[in-house]
Amino acid sequence: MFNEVKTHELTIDVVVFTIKDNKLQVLITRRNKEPFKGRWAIPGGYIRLSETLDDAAARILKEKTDVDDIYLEQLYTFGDPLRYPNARVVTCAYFALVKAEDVEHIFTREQGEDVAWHNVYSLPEMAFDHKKIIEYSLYRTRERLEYFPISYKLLKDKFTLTELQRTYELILNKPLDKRNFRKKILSGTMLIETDEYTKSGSKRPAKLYMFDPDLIKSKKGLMFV
Amino acid sequence: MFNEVKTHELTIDVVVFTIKDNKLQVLITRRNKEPFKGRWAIPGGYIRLSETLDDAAARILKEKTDVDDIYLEQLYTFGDPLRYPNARVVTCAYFALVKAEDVEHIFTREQGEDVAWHNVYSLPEMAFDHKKIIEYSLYRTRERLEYFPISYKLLKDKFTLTELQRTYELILNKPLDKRNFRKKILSGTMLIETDEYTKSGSKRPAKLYMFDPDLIKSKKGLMFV
DNA sequence: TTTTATTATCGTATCTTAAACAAGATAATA
DNA sequence: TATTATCTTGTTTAAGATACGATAATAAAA
Repeated sequence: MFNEVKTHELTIDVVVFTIKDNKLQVLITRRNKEPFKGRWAIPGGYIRLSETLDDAAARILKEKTDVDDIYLEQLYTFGDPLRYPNARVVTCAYFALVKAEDVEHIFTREQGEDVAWHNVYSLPEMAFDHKKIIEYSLYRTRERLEYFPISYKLLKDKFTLTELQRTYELILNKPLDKRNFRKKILSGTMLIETDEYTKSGSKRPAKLYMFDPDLIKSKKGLMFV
Repeated sequence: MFNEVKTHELTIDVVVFTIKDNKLQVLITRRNKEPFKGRWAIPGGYIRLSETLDDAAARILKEKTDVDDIYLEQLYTFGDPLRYPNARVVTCAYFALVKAEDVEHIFTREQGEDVAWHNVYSLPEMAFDHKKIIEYSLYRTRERLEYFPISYKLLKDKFTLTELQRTYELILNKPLDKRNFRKKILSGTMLIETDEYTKSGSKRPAKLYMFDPDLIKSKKGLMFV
């Protein structure tokens, strides 16, 4: 079926992270054709001749999740001849961060859909080299987190410091000291304090913060690509 | 000539750095065909169906420089539809560090060859998006330098601390304090002190150091890919 | 109303790391 | 022997990271 392939194919695959049910989750889809039919995979697709790689990744993501305002970054290009059985498919992998509130329409695995969120720390068997791609995405996200406030892309526009800390803890997969976290975050200038509080539940209300949109724009200049 | 292209082509381009004549230099070749005939470009080529992307980059580099023991890392994949005139050519860019002593057979630009070393801080007009690729390679090299002793790949096996500091200064493009540099480098464990000295010139001899090969091996584990 | 439980908020002491900075030691040469 | 150029070394200060304990605000329970 895949014999006698004369040339490479180039695809895009996208690792999509969100925080849902207090877990860092990744979007996976069940393959409905060979190879690896029935196995879970990350969303992917082909590049149109008129679009950039970034545009292709954004389009593929929008087709699956219907979200626009996302953090999307090229990760790495995987081209091992053995990564795809009986064909030479090179894939340019991206990773993305999306807000949970924007993807509530994507159901959970239990409901038997072929699109699901899954805890990144207990992945099922994955097709191709997709487990490796997800692990590298996580690694890169951690790297980014040290220099760049990407975590706001996982949160609602207004959030408490505890919620922000929780995103850090889920990404880094380790607990952080509350006081030191606040000191560090507030010593920077990326947060603006609102005069609103969580009116929600029991217990003491927490102040809501926003990321400074101007600062986020200027920081983007720091990233080379 | 390039009309009616139906599919993408995928190429490899390699930015090769070395330190030569006390300058950080990059390997460029003069194009002998369209597009951009006569313009300088970085070495590149096609990927064979049986080889990994890393292997392809290493092969292309060896064809141009005839060196094997190099630092080679995938940089980024550039796929803007407009980057290549009248065709859709996506390129997976790599960058490499080679020792000057290994590439002495590659002549300098003055001799009219179509392969030349050129100071990375004063590049000529380049074909395609190659200037951008070189600049990003430099940026990435600086990033790597902070965490990982890649600079040894630019040096002879045994070197003085002053020589090592000079490679840092050329890559970072700024002077460093001698005492702080030594303190920082020696506080790590990557260097082993030999009992040899530069017997060379006038003035006080300097002790020769080597990178610890075991440590370099173990540090490699820190890099994800 | 008082008590209790829970979360939010604030501060200080300590250690580590980065930055700034000057003088003596060694070998060749004159 | 004096000169010269390079190699080598240590201290002080500031800033940032880490560890750790106490208080304030609120809602629910008593």
